[in-house]
Amino acid sequence: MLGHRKNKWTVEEEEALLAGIAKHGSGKWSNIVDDPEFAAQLLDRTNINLKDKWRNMKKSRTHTLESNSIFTSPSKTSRAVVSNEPF
Amino acid sequence: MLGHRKNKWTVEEEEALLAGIAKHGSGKWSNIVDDPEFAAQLLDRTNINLKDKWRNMKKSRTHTLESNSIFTSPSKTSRAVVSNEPF
DNA sequence: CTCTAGGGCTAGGGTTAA
DNA sequence: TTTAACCCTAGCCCTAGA
Repeated sequence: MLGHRKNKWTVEEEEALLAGIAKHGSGKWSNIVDDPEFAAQLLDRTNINLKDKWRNMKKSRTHTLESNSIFTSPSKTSRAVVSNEPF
Repeated sequence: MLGHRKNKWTVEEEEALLAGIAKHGSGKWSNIVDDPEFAAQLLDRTNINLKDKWRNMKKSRTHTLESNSIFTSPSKTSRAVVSNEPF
């Protein structure tokens, strides 16, 4: 679609991204977009979109979500997937 | 400088901007300002300045430049980049 | 070839100078 | 008050390197 240049993120998309990072780890953008668990919410997003959005979320997280565990570790709660994340 | 004074656009600058859009396409602001062909006229302008000026020109073009071809096409001199213009 | 990291750039809402 | 000019920045693009 050439109509809209800027596609603002919805809360549903943001939540899917956070859940995807929690499951696969930060930096595993293609794994997240391809995961059937998040496909519905991230249908209009590319792996690059996810990377860029995460960069923005990290930049402003001190103003909004101060201490969310998701922001500091990849998978502590869900089943072990990624060994370690530099994020 | 006392604060930030406004730098009003001259007709020469406006013409250079229109020529730049005709050559590179609307949205290629950095390409236009960096183009040696327009550097002399746009020396005091940034890519953002060009974008903002074009927005203002479009807003009031019905009152001034009714049907100028420049307002409707980018041109294909450079490699296929801008497929169409939402303008 | 695909993918990510990070710098570069634009789009559009918001702000300011006059 | 209105608005051209300018600012802010989320979102998107480009591309080297893995």
